[in-house]
Amino acid sequence: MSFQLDEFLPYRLSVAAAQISRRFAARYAQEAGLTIPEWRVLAHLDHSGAVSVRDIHARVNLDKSMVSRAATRLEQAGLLRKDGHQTDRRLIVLELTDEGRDLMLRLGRIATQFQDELLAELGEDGPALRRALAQLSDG
Amino acid sequence: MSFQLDEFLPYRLSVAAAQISRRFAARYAQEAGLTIPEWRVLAHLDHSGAVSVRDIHARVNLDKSMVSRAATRLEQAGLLRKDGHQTDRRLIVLELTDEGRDLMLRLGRIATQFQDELLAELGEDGPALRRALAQLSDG
DNA sequence: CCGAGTTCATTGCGGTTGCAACGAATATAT
DNA sequence: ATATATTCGTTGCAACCGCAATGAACTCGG
Repeated sequence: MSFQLDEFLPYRLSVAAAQISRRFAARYAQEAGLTIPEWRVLAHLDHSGAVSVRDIHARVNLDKSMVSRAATRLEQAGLLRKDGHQTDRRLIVLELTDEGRDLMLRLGRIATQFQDELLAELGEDGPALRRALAQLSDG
Repeated sequence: MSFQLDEFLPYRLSVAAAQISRRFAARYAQEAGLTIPEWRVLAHLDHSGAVSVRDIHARVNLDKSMVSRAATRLEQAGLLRKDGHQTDRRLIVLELTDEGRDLMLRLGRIATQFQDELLAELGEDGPALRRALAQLSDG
């Protein structure tokens, strides 16, 4: 018998991820026209406080260049500030503005509600999905 | 408390999918330098026989333009043939060459082995992951 | 028939992405 | 001390992607 793409885990994973990203993007499009990298930078900053580009790059699975460009766009939109680091002048410290925090408050609610809906759809497979994704990401 | 990107399902899903795609691409890179669209087209043709661009587009979650371009590249590489449909001359029938089938035989083995390794890593969460991905893709 | 509407594959285009190169700043080794 | 190596953020570039427009082929209603 020949190979079945339909049953292939990497393929299923990729399709599901694309589908969910689309559904979620449609949700927050009403509140703000953010790209996925912008959303990730914003969300990470909201919960991490002031950190450098490199820190986000490492933690959020985004290329340095994407963090840099997303930060520039978010700065122009008035959602974050860029400051020089006190002692290490190579670093740039990113921090949300009040406006950025306000937006994340609204987006956070939308995200949480969306996730609740997903978990409801998944039923009892939800926890196993979480464990599996963690395992696959580390592998 | 503020929003936690780390725990957010769409984010975890996207990170896991990217990670697994990278791991898998590294595996088959030795056999062939294929892009992901090329791999999907090849794999689908292997198991479906001769079908049209539109058919692949519908079943494999790829934009028509990507199927078209991938098919052109695979044709130049001698892995598939493009023929006109007998009665409907709008359709283009794609079909693997012998060389293409040979390659898929090797790639199919690599893919199957890779998936077996993943399932071993996942342990008893594997079936739940499958169910969850199916649910999320349809949702 | 035949003309409006639909389906099919390709192509053009703008935006996005990842990689590599760069310059500036800092760390390290001798 | 100072030359070398490393780290950091930005930028240039080429490949890639998704969407819309195109043109060719088919369908269907009258």
